[in-house]
Amino acid sequence: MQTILSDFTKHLKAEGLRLTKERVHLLETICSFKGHFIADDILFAIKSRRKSGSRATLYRLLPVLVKASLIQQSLLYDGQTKYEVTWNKAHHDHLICSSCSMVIEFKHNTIEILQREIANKYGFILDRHVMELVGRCKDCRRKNDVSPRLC
Amino acid sequence: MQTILSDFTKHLKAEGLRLTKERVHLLETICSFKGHFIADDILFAIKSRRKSGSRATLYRLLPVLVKASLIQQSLLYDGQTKYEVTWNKAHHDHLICSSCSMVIEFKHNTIEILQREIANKYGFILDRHVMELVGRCKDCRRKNDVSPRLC
DNA sequence: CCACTATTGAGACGTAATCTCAATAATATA
DNA sequence: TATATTATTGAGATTACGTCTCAATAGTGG
Repeated sequence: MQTILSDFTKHLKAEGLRLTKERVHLLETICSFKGHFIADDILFAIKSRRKSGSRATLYRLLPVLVKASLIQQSLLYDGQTKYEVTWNKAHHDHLICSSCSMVIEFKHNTIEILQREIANKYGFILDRHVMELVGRCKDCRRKNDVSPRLC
Repeated sequence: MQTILSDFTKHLKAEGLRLTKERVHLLETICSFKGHFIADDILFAIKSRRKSGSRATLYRLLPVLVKASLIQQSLLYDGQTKYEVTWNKAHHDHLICSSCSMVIEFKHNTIEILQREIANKYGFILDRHVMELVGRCKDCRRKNDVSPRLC
């Protein structure tokens, strides 16, 4: 059976990296999150579970996990680098309300195909992409359309 | 005639912000750049043109200009927040080589239309988007495909 | 089990960006 | 135009995020 850990192990070997307790522990912690998280969420979680755990090790691991396609980065427009687990999950992109920060996940096959075509046209092989649509949701538009009160 | 300054003025008024000398000066400086630039490029430019100019003011202005769609942010995958002027320019997205950092600008009308459709489907009105395709260019792939030397 | 080498962790460090607050400038109103 | 009101500015302190260093430690292949 294929687990995130077995895929991780495979990737480490392929890259000549070692499977250490700390890396496994970090991966487990990361997998416990639902949805988006930031580096500090992980740091806080590992420090509360047991004494040890260092920022350096975490920051060294994150790009490895991204490269292994176990997690992905997203912007979500509030300045902090956010991540989410993507292993065994359907790929999706984000639609974000610039007013209330609501995030909607969506997938669009045609766009995915077109993106690959574009890359190929320029001689690239596409590894990944970031696509984030920013707009205003129905509720926030309604709120703003209310005429200003006179008092 | 419509200038970037007149659009800027309009936007400021609409947002209840004031048209100040410093803001105009910053905008002029920003307009003098070709292609991508970072916050520090602007800071350096305004400090060399005249004595004054503060980081705080610049960083306060940048999100205003983004919101007014006069500039846009891009990631371009090297850790620093990059900007480019988008006023009166054909919109484009980026294709980036993860190995040599080459950037190709492209535009794809179908994708633009689909993006707007997606937003509408979820009740959003689309203001802007970020789409960056990351892959490996032909040259970098070739370099890596060379068999490793034995010594 | 040994030798070799990658990894870890604590904290120093670097850098981008934000915050503070008194002085100043822009706008609305009389 | 003068005045009142309020946003803006700027210098520097401060924060926040991420990277680096290096000695101690832990994996790994033989």
